[in-house]
Amino acid sequence: MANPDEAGTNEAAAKPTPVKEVTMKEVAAHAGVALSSVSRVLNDHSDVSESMRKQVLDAIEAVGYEPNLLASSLRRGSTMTVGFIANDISNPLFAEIAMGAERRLNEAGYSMVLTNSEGNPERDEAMIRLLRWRRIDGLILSVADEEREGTTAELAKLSEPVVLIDRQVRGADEASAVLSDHANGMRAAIDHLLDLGHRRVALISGRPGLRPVRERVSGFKAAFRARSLDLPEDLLKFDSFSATFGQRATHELLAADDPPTAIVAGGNLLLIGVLRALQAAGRTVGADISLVSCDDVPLTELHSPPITVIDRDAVQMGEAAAELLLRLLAGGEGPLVTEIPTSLIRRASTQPGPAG
Amino acid sequence: MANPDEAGTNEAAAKPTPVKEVTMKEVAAHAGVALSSVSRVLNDHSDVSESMRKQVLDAIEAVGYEPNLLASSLRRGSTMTVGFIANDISNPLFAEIAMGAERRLNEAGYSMVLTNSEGNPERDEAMIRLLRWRRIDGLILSVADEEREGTTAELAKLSEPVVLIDRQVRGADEASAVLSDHANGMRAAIDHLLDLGHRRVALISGRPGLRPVRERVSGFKAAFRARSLDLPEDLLKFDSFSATFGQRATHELLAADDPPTAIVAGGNLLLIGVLRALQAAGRTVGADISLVSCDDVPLTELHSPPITVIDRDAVQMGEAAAELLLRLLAGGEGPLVTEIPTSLIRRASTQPGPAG
DNA sequence: CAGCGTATTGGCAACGTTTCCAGTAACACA
DNA sequence: TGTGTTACTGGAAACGTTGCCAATACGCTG
Repeated sequence: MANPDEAGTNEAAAKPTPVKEVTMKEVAAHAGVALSSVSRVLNDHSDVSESMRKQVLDAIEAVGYEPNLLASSLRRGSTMTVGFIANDISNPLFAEIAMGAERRLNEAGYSMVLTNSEGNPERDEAMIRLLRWRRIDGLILSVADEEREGTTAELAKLSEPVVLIDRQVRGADEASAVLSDHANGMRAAIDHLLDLGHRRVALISGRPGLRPVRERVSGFKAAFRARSLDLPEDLLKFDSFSATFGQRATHELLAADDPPTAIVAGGNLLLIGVLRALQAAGRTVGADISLVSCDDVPLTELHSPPITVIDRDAVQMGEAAAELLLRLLAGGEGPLVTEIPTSLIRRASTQPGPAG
Repeated sequence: MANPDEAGTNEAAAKPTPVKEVTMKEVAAHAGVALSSVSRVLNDHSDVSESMRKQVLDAIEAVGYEPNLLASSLRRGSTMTVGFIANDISNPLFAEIAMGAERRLNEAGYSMVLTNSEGNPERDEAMIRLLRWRRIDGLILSVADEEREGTTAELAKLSEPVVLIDRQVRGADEASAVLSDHANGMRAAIDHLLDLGHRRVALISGRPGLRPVRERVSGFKAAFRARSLDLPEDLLKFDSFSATFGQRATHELLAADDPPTAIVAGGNLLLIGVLRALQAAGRTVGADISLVSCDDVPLTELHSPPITVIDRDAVQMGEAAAELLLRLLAGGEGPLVTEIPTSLIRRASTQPGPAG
């Protein structure tokens, strides 16, 4: 089985593509010069005579030579490739981050290998290992679980620079990262709701194992504490960032004895679930219950009524991550950290509450 | 120089990372066996004695060896890497396609290099060339311009298998592809609108240079022709797939002498623009004007009223593309084509029209 | 005891680059 | 004429694998 070639054994044996690659050797032969001279021309090396340059370039044209970046990487020890591990590429937020990162990396001549951990820490580990074996020059990632031993172990084995996106890995304070300022964003959102007279404010979010959640909770608490109000502990729901959890949590909250008058959804997928549940329960956003979400997506702007959000620039986050990585790749000393601001966009989904 | 270990000798000389990689050679030395034996163990080759296997495995553990996939690729002639060129990763639709493809490829042991042409044909070309130089084993792409000479030329130089996503490249009927059945989807949508009594139906879309547009237009025309109705030529607007064009086109349509009673938006970004324009003009979707969009995104489901869409499974498209590519990589004979069905999801945005 | 298959192992030449080092020619200068 | 310098060029050894081929040892048969 080690030889899948056997398949085609029968006489026909139309070898698929026995075309020998055109290498620098052929170029050298055609130009009548040494291999090393071809290499020098290709790499714009120090001293190459004009005649030599022309000779070689003509030969390259003539034989149709194309560089083999694989061989080049092996020899040079640099692949000009960066890994990107996302939790969920299909989430438009991550897609924007990936886009920003790819754009910047590409400008600098790097390619990006994209993998999706699908929120599975084991896949995180496997992907880090694979990328290391592939000899990537650097890594951008948003680990699925910050506490996971295995992940940090795999990362530790990586001698290339790493930039985390919205994550802080335990014990690795020295890690470079792009962090968004969720705490202040949430603080502003809760202040806004409290100003409107809401007291029973619910928060639906993923688990506090991830930095964004911890930060948001801290902003949430800070807002209540600042006004000496009791935290509505019973209204804090943590599980996954999925639409199904958003729906379930909302359903439960609405059915409770003392339901919330405002809900904060901690992500665009959660929001979908929240809206479904509210719709199913016949509640009107804004009038019956106030709503805030995190991250501005088309839905929040175009919903009726438009939904108040804590916004941040995802593309910029990706660009910033690439930028930091490039600096590290250029020999910069880490750790480098970029903080991305958040801002509250007030819309009609937040209306005066009972005490307002 | 043959012994870079010497390097550290002189006092200062703080070489950044003079850590010599652990190679199979070290493993072999530590285990007291030949290099080739280590290779055989690692590749589960034919005959390797139990004792040898254990010896080598122990040595690998002991010296902390990690394979160098770069060297392996060079030698084997296969990188286990597939390229993916998207027009716009930040578009949730492409993001889902990319996710589907990545998942399937990963299962099969392949990694995916993602690049974004941003709708620029020149970048398409440059990316194809770069990926070719990187010796990818296969390519999945959705070219920005099907007619572009340069792109087809670059593709022709690629001897590895290619799978197109929703594209047909001129003169390359032999190309493998995943195609969605836009024509029938649009046909069903227009039939639906005509059934409701609409006659002035507008279509806002990108340029007919791309297959999805051509297919949709053909479905659109077919529906009118089937009822011997005249095509509302003045209501067909083609430009880009952007939100700004959606907004502009809608604005113009509404301001015309004989405005449409129904609008079909040819994509999720266009829809955003359409909704903005309708909102700005104070028109209520459903009551004042019927609306159909392409591709089911959270916005269409949760809008008030929910928006009728021509749906297709984007993740499935990505998976199908990967599947075809894997078949080709396994030596399958092309061209392979998978058609992805579309279906009309009727929602409250389509209401009886003037003649209904 | 010679001969021979079987099972396993070692040696070595690739894969396509880059880069160090040494060599050459031309030229100026003494 | 000899010497040194400059400006290039060629040769060959890496980079870390894989896979072919030959070599070895062993156990058995004739």
